[in-house]
Amino acid sequence: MRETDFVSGFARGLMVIEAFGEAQPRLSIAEAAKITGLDRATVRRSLLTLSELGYADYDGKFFALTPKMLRLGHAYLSATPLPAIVQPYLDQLSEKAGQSASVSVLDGTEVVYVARASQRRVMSINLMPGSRLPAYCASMGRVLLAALPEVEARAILDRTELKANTPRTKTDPEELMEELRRVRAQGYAVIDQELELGLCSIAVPLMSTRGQVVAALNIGAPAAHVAAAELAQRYLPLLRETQAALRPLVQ
Amino acid sequence: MRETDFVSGFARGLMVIEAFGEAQPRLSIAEAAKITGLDRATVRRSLLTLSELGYADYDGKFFALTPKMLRLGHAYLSATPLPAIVQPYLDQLSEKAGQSASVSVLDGTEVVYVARASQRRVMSINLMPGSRLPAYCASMGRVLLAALPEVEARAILDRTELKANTPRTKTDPEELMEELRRVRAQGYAVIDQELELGLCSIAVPLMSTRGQVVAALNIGAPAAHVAAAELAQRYLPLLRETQAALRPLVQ
DNA sequence: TTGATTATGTGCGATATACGAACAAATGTC
DNA sequence: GACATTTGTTCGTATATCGCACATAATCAA
Repeated sequence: MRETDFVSGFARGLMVIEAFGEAQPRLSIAEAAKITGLDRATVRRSLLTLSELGYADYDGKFFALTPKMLRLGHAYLSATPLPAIVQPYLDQLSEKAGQSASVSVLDGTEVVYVARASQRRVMSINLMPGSRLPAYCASMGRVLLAALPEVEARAILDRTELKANTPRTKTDPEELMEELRRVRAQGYAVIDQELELGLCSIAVPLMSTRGQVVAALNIGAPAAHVAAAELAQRYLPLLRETQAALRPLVQ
Repeated sequence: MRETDFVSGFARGLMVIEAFGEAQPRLSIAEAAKITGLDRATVRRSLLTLSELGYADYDGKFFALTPKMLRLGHAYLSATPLPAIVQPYLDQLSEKAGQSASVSVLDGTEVVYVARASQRRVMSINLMPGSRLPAYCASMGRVLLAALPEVEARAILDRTELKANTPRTKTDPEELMEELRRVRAQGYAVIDQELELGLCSIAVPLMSTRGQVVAALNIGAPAAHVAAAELAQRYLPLLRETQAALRPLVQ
């Protein structure tokens, strides 16, 4: 790609959108400039553009994103066949298991939920399509990392902030790489309260007809309800069944 | 706002993103140019920019959005306190009612789901945060339109394509305005299979402490399970309860 | 109030981008 | 295979945008 095939004004605008988030629901021009590292004048133009187009509200001081912003993510969700294909299977799986079931894909160091069928909420965090979790400590993340060539998985771990969310969280890169090998060999990953105390989950990869891993499928359960050691025995047959049913439908 | 405070390259890029959708999951440069009405050279630069930034994949012929695109919608969802606040109440409501419950806001002529607790799927369409339905034939849409000044509600109806999704869909603007008055007076809206045959729903407004309507809350049920006429009797108390509980928490 | 500090708005020269057209490549048609 | 059509790419130039420097406005502490 040539230098001139890149619209930097567009790229800068996208950076400005991503500056908003949980900690920054409302941003002034100067704050957004600080977060993005862009010039204030540039950020101001981007924010005014967003406001003019209805993607943001402006009260003269602060900017806040509007629901119109969801059109952009929705453009992906509705354009991608995967969520629609897996949803009915997810609903069925969730009902049979009596637990929440989800499908996610990898984006950088994080897993992104693209579909979910939830039972009673067990986590403090509310997961929905678009939600993100660090890959290294999530069952679907382990499965997706295990599907990559080792060097790539290692590269992702190296640029992840490996923090211990709970006393059980594995944070040593070597130990994690070893775990990925185990996951690759056995074809599934089990997480025992590494993300949040009281929460276990088990995940398997979803493969395309050509055998490529395109996503991960999991079941999450409260640790009080199901011991991590029992997860495989209890849910692996259901997961395998769903995995097999989806295989010819993906890609 | 001055002319020069608008970054047209950014605005054009956003148009290109929105060109993707259910019917257009993969776009060539020429297709995207046709949909957006922009010059092919311009669209090409935007798409290559998206691809360079990892928001799109490019196989040399077609572009497709990547999961990274969900970061943009997620910037809104995580930046807005509403979804997180309402979710636990929604879960509770959904469980008590044994039906799906949702919260949405208005964006132009459509309602946008910002939170949802789903039970067994009853609709052909899969709703999730970010999903959109035409306001005129959805229960939450009726409630949100009823909360607007009549001229504004009328203006929205006038620029909506009022199509009959089912034989029961109300499509006459006058009749709809009359219905909005009824909704405003009674404080809730009931939809009887106007969006999809076999599906009924009932919605109430969610008000801020200052009495402003900021969102709508609904319960959807299969018509076979609950007759539309029974909806209010059966679910209105639960909805009112949730509405009251949320009122001090919103805004 | 004052003055210090921080945030926002604006004019301008340098640079980047859009447009239309021309060209090249691919695709479809007869 | 030749022709017509569509699509992708490149180029020159008019126009738009960037980032800087400065001007103005808001905020706050003493």
